[in-house]
Amino acid sequence: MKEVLREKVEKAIEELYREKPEGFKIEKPKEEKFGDYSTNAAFLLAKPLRKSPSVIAEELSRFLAEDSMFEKISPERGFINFSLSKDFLIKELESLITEGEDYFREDLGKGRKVQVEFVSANPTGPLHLGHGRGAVVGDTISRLLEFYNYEVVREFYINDAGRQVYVLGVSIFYRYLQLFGKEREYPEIEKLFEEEGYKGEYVKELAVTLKEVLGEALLGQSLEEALEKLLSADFPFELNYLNRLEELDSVKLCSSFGLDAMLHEIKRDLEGIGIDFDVWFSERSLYERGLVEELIEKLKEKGYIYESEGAVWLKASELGDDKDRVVRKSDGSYTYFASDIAYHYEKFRREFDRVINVWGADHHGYIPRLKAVLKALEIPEEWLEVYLIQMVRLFKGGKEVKMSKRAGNFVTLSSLVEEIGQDAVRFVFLTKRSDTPLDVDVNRLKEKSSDNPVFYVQYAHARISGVFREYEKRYSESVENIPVDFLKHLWEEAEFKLVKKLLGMKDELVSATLKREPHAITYLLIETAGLFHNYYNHHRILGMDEEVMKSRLLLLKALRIFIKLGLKLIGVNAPDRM
RNA sequence: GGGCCCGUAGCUCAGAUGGAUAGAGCAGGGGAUUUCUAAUCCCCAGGUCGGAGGUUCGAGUCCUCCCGGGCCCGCCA
Repeated sequence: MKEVLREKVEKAIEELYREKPEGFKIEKPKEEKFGDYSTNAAFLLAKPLRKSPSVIAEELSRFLAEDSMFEKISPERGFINFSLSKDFLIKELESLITEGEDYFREDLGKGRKVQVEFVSANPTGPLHLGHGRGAVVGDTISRLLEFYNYEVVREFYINDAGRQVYVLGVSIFYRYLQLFGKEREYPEIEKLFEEEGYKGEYVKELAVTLKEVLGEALLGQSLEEALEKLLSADFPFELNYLNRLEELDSVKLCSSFGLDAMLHEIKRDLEGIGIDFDVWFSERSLYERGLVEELIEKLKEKGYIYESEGAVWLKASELGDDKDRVVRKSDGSYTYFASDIAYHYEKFRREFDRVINVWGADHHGYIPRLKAVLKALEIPEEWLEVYLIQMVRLFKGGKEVKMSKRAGNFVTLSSLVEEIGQDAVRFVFLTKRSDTPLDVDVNRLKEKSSDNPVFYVQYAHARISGVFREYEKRYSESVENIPVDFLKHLWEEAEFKLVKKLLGMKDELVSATLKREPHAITYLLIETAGLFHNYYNHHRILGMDEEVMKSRLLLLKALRIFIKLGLKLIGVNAPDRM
């Protein structure tokens, strides 16, 4: 809508003044008396034309008034205010109803390839609420991009190479030893576990499983037998890591088994909120293919690598970061940053036009160093977008449910899904801008009332469907068969207010997509649902004169198209009855 | 000490590249149901946009400083 207006204004300016002003705005005035849209174009023309804004506004208004799109154009103190004509609005509404959700679609992406990397949680424990929020944000960004014709790849980066995976193995092995009362016989294992081990219940459960399948096999020297037993046992998941185990050692055996088990659990948790990744990218594979070394070599050739104190450093400070960063430690092992360099170069090689990372906010310090690498590799900075997700706190009846990582108990994503359901979880994670902390009140989300925004929106959809059902029952005719021609019988102010809001949603959706602000969708939905409930409470539909009834049914149909689309874009169901 | 984010109604939060009298939901007060779903709606009240300067026709929005809160600042991931 704004684009259409912009073109008209531009054209008028060109014909009247032969000027091409840039950066003028088309906006929705807050007050109705200023019309449906307005522009500040006259202000910007005042200087080059050496005329007062109000004179320019008047001249432009007179020129544009011919257009049948407008009911009225009024210049006011330099602003130009547009009111859309009913004919125009009805014609647009007609297209909305005939085209369905495609009405809102636009070819923003032109098929360009975008990768969205999100969650990427360490496979050393179950997903918690923060991961869940990142998952929903990443998935919703993906859905929005897909809707606008981008080719999206959803990717999960598996940190299966570093020390954390080893610590997972130690933790499982330690718990396993405990089951036999033998932990004292392995002092290094015990020490490492006490200091850094994963202490959650799930580790104990894995140990119990190992005991059930293997008996004492991991205690003695019968590791080959243990591996064989595990591989031939019946698990609900594949043993990809265990199958590729190179070095036979109890901790590594435990960590490989743990990886397989945790990844399976993570996938299941994500499925529980309707998220499916296209690519599960293994960090380890970067090392196996020699990419990490290759990239460090590449950076070295460009002169950005040096050695000091036995470690290998990137001259990040020359590239916009505040200090230099270690890529290879003095003990010869690589930092997480090193594989990240390789990973992002790998993304670049895969020819994505754009790469979007959704990270936990605690990673914000990594952005400058990653951008530094891009600069060194001569990859344009805009190629990589990073969005940060702030933490989620859980409240029950006004009291915070604390989570403590050290004690190993945290609120898992799956437990929240179990409690309030997939729809509520997805919705609530989008009720705030993602870079600010979010408080989730479980009790409120279980309520079935207008206090609960999920129900409020879904109910609007169900209510419209209910009206349609009743119409079909009473008149033995489907709403689908009502000709759009009946729209011309809409006449009430309230109805046109709704229509304008609805048509404006096209701009709003585009803006939410370009700004990568998935939370905006929930606000748009709540607003639309509110307008509908309001309208519904003041206007009868069934039983009115045929013309009025059918025009209103069509209006409801248009509303339902948008609500359904909005819900689809955030991955929430649109029920026909509740 | 340095960096990032934040500070808007009692509470939770919206406010696109600066635009006209700053919005919504909850909580509080008052009302609406012979109905197509009251799982809903309407009205009222509530504000020095943390503070002070600056930029300009115009600042919640941009700049500087200060106050307050969160997160980060490792040869951890």
